[in-house]
Amino acid sequence: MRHEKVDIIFQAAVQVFAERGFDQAKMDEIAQVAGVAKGTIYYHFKSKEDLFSALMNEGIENLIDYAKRNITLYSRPIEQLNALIHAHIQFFIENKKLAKLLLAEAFGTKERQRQFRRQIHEYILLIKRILDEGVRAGEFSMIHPHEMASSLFGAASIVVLHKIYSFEGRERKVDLKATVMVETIRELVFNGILKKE
Amino acid sequence: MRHEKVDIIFQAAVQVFAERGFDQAKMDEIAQVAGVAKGTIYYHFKSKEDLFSALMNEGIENLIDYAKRNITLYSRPIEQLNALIHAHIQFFIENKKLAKLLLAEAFGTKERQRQFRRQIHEYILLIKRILDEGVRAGEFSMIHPHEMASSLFGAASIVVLHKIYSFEGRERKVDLKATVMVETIRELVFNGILKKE
Amino acid sequence: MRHEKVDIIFQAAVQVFAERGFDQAKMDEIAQVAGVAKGTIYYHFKSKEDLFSALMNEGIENLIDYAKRNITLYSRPIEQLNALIHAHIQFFIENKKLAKLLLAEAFGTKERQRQFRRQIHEYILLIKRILDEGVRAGEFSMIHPHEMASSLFGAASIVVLHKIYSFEGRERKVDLKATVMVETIRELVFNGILKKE
Amino acid sequence: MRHEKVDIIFQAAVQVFAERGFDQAKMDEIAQVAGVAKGTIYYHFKSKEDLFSALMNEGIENLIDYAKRNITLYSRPIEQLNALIHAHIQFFIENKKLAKLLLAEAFGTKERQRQFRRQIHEYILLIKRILDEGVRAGEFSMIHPHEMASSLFGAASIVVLHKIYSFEGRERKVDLKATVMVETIRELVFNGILKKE
DNA sequence: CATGAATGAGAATTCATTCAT
DNA sequence: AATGAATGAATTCTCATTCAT
Repeated sequence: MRHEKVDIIFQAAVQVFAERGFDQAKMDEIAQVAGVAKGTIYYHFKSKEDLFSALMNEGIENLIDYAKRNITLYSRPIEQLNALIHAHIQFFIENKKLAKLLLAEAFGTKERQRQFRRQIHEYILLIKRILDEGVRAGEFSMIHPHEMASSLFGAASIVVLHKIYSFEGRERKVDLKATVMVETIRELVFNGILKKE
Repeated sequence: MRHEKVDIIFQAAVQVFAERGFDQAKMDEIAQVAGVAKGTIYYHFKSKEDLFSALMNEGIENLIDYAKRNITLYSRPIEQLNALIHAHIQFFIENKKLAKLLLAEAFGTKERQRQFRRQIHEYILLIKRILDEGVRAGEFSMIHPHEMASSLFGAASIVVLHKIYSFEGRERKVDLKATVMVETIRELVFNGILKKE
Repeated sequence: MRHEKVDIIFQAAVQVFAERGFDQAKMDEIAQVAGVAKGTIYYHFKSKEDLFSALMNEGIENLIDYAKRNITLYSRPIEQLNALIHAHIQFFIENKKLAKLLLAEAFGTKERQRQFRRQIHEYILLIKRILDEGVRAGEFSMIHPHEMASSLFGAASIVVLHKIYSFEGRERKVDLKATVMVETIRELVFNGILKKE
Repeated sequence: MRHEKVDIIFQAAVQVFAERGFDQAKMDEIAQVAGVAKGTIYYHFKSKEDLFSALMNEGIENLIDYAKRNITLYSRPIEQLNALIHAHIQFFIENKKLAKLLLAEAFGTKERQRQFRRQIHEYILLIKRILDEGVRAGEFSMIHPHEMASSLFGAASIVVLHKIYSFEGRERKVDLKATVMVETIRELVFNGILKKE
């Protein structure tokens, strides 16, 4: 069981980082939101970078775990990909703040950002493995599996992000539903958009 | 004709902002790269935000113009979408720095970021209009055109970004080719990945 | 008998203070080196200042005691001064860390530093008393005994310090020998440097 | 001609550093004493260390220059040493603050402190060269010229420092006279303290 | 006696912006 | 038009000290 204060700080940090981005997030605000003294954060985390990295690592790991857990329920690649699409979108909806951070902070040349990309790359490889397996099993067909994997990641991620932001600022907190987006990605992936007669 | 110095500053600013991101970019460095005094930047631009916004607006407008120019060469939606996919990927490859900024700075709650998203939204609507037209013309078929449009935007954007970063740090400057990525997105969009017997 | 923990803390404190100086020494490091919890130090010492003062007081007292012990073995002032020179240099060599602290922390306007200077002054008076006695006994001759005493203190202290630092950083721990330095100070004090024909 | 503000900052820095020592000196106070904004100091100096080093380098160089200027007025080693003793003491009296800093900050393992010691070492070599020359010319006689040189440096430095501090805190600003101290060091160096019949 | 998590008052440093020249 | 020295508000991080267990 992690120390109680660490959890409180984590919660506050996710919120503030997601609201402001890494650079605009102030340790003062995180401390205030967490209801602890600033020094307490530094007692548990070496630096702002350290806190942020811990946060993101845990977030991406959760995403990967969640995806894996859903994939392993099925054996056929087509079902696995189906499950992954749903898991991905569901996770982004349930972790809107992390989703924002993931895309907003994945670019740049800082070591921490390289580390995120390494983890995201790992996730994309997870997708690619399903695609490869599907090709081997004669279920899928594609010219460039690796590019296809990152395209899927992009499609499923941006469709949620775009929706999150288009609903932002609305008075009533809208309860984002996965259905429409899951349908769209599945249709795209399994069918394409060309009309079949 | 824009003032000569303004162009020099623009060039320097794109480079520095792309390398560092908005917050980590220093006006000092931009001035140094541009070879002008810091005061000169402030003579031409009200503030850092102002410079950055001018930059991004121009960038996104260029993207939209480029896409439109390519689309209007064709009349059938399927050809138009084909052209857009190529234009999008080609533009991102030729404007790597802008591409990074586009995704890295599109998220956040600052007014400037809202402005970017508005422009990106406009671009996505451009895609959606092609999709709608295709549906109307009986060429395309899809349940949620708007979500499909943002998915396409995401797929085509992230596949390039992911490739840019995976080649980063390599010894030899790799000359990114559009072909593989264009093929992938077209295959995804027009065919899906299911094997047809 | 002093409490065991107090001794452990003392040892650690000498080391850390000597390595870093008062301001740069961290209570955390002292605790770590001592292998006790930080709170334990505060259980035994009121404050960092308190710990440091206790340390230095004991150190200077040891120096004075050691000098006195050596002096009282002799009755003639010339022999006593001889003994003091050797004792001083020997003590500094054997207590390099204290020697550094003594000179580095003797200056400044803090109360603790005034206290050190008072003790050093006492030590210099010890020297002066030997000189006065020598003059009275017709063995020594000098115009300003007090200034001569502090000069001797300076000569004997700096010659050792300078040697300690010139050997610092060397690969092999050099075993500093007192002989050369004792010879030098005795020659200076009893003979001066002018060549006698 | 150095920039005016730099000089003002230098003056303020000497004062504050001498009063408080490196670690206790606050950039805030230096800025306030100098009557400039804190940022102005950082516009001219990279860091607190940088400012301090610039200060000390200049100080030690002044000492060395002053000594050299006085030495070169004479040709015989005995006269040169005579001149150096007077110059050293005179300089320390006229630059009390620098004198304090010199001894208080010469010890420690920081790079800056190593740099000071390197410069002080150079000064001691200046003394040694006079001693060597004197030996060669048949005027001086000593077993260990290098140790003798650092002993002289110590004697002449500490006698002044000790006097400075013994007068500190007095109501009336005492005007320290060099005579007594110069006499003492000369007597020590040229004669020793043994009574000649 | 001993502990170590928590604190919060500072301190160094940064950097967008201004403005006199 | 252009400059660059000067500014000071803002921010990260440090660390001696406290205190509940």
